[in-house]
Amino acid sequence: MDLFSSLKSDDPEDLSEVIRELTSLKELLNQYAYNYYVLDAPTVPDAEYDRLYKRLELLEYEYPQLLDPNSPTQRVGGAAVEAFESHRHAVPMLSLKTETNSESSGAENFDTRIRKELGLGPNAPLVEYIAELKFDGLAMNIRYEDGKLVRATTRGDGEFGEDVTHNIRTISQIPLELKINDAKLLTHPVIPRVLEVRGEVYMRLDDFQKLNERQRDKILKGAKGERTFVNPRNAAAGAVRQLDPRIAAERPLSFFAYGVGEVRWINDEQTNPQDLSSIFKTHKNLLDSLKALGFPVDSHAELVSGAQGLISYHQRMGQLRKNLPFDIDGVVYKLNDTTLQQKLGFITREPKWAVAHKYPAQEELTTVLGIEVQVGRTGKLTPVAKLSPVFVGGVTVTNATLHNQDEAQRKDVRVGDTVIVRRAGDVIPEVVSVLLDKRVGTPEPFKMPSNCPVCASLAVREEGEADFRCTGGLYCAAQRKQAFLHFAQRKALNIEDLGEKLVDQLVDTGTLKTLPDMYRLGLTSLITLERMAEKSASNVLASIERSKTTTLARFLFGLGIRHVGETTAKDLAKHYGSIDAVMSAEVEDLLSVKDVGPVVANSVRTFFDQPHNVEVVNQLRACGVSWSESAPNGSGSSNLELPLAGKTYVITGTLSRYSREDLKEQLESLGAKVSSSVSAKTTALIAGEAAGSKLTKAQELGILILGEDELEALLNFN
DNA sequence: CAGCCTCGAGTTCT
DNA sequence: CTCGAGGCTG
Repeated sequence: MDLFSSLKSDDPEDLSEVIRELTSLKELLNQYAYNYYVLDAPTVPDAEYDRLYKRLELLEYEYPQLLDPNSPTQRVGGAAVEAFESHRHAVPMLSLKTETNSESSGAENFDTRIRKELGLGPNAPLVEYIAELKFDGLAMNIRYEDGKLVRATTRGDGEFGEDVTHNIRTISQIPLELKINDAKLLTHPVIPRVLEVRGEVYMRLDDFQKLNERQRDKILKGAKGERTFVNPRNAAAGAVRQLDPRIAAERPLSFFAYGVGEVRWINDEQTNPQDLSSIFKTHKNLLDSLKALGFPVDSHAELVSGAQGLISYHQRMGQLRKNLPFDIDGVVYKLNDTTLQQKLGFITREPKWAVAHKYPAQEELTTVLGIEVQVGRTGKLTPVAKLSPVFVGGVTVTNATLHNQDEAQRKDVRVGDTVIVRRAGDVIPEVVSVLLDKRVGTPEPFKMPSNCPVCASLAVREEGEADFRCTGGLYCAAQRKQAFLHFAQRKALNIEDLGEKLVDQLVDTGTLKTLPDMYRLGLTSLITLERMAEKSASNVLASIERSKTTTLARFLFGLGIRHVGETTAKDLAKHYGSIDAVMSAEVEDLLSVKDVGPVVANSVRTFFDQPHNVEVVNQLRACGVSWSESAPNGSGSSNLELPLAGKTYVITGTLSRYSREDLKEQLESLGAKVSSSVSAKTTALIAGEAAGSKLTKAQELGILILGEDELEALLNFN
């Protein structure tokens, strides 16, 4: 069985299943270890022991609430860590059924089930729910008797938990004594005889970061037994399970209350502990009461109606997720009316009136199958970790860049390692860290090869540079391929239909050697290739033909001169007006171009000092590549009278009514500058759907943010 | 010379 | 989108 893929995806909250597996793993491992260490008579191969051990570690990582201090993984030098006192919950701490179905169906399933259970027909009114965030921390039961905190217990297996009162007392957000802050919010405006508050202990992201910085400092200073934490949840779990409350106190934890266990508001009441309807009419009442008694209640909890309300909440919080100061792994839907809750009751250990609707995990464990080295257009060698496929952040990830040798060595990723993978920012997978204690044996540390893996030319690292580069230049097939793809890309000559697969074949067969070869391609040479019949071949030729009419800026960019990107190419084109002027410009002259310094100037001059590059330009022109050349515009600025002159815009997110390129052109034609990063100089940020870090930054800097409607007004007005 | 503002380059998956 | 580094500005 595959050790790493089966988790989570199936039924993440079916804890009983997990507990069964944990128990049997622990029993087996203890038995094997006894045979091995005590009897000196191993009964299974080491590999089998390792396999079971890894599986146990993985489960414990995924379900830290089930971590048993007596687990074989917790032994330090053979002795088990001292246990916490176990306590039976007065009212079992239930788990929630989990919907992982994306988008709307999870919410719809739940609403449909509820309506059916309640016997509501299609014409009955919408059902009222409370939707809350599902915090990624540890569930806790905190018991108050006559208003005083007497015990705090972890969820454990739902029936028995561990007494961690000494640590919970150090969390300042949790009152040691109940106080009535706002009697109006209370259904019973007195201090209850018994109240068990349930909620989540978690660590805020900023606190988590600070903690890890402190831990790193300690380790650097040589402190023994200190470690950094892989994520806030594990850090919180570690803090809660500290034996020494002084250490727990240094680990800043936070708390949100969202439910109750045993409640006896008045001394003599012996109400059914699982029927709260006599005390709280609705779940909203319950939350308000907790707030009134001094507990932090998350402000994102909302009263919503029907499936649509749930769906909208799920979507809105999904957007908000990355900007929250803490981790969530989903949202929770609860039937608001407690009488109806009571009517629905429970199925085994799950309430039928509530469900968790998860988002795809942002972090997962997987193993490194290998480390490959890729060669980029400029010859840069990039190590890439090949991963055992893992579903994270909504997609299946198989590759993650390690950027360069230093980065790969700093993270110390090695073949066979178990690593944590995250989809950082919005898209790009990243190896967060290696779980060192899961490393098997001693695999070789990663080292950059001394020769290019594609063309075997020497790979060198320039003084003071982070990157190794293949010295093969265009002799190197990898660089040649990238050069063609760069030339053909949309922002350059825009040759549609000329993709990676095609270029691969054309370069490998030797059909494409230099850029002008593209304009000498014939139908016959194309049809011989794989997956290329007459129809597609003529499409390709038509695209190539179309690309011949272009602009100087696109052409310059397409040549792929180092340090000359889209913007610099535009600047050069504008300044010189013709390709001949650019080609013959001396370094001192190039320096007078806006935003061109010594590095860029030298790069341009050196490029055109190579006779073969001049030859390429001439041949391309001879092949019919053309653009309208304009008079040089040495000084640059001239459009001061344009309406948006001097303004700088940044575009982010997905726009529904414009393509980004079109919008950029429109704005530029009005005299504005469109930049890629937000700074104090930015006039306004144009934000579409799902805007990410740029929106956050603009908000921090207090920069004007325009939606699509406001943008429209701006464009029409001018 | 430091610090800010940009640009260039590389990267992943559907 | 992010990182690193080139170029400009105070």
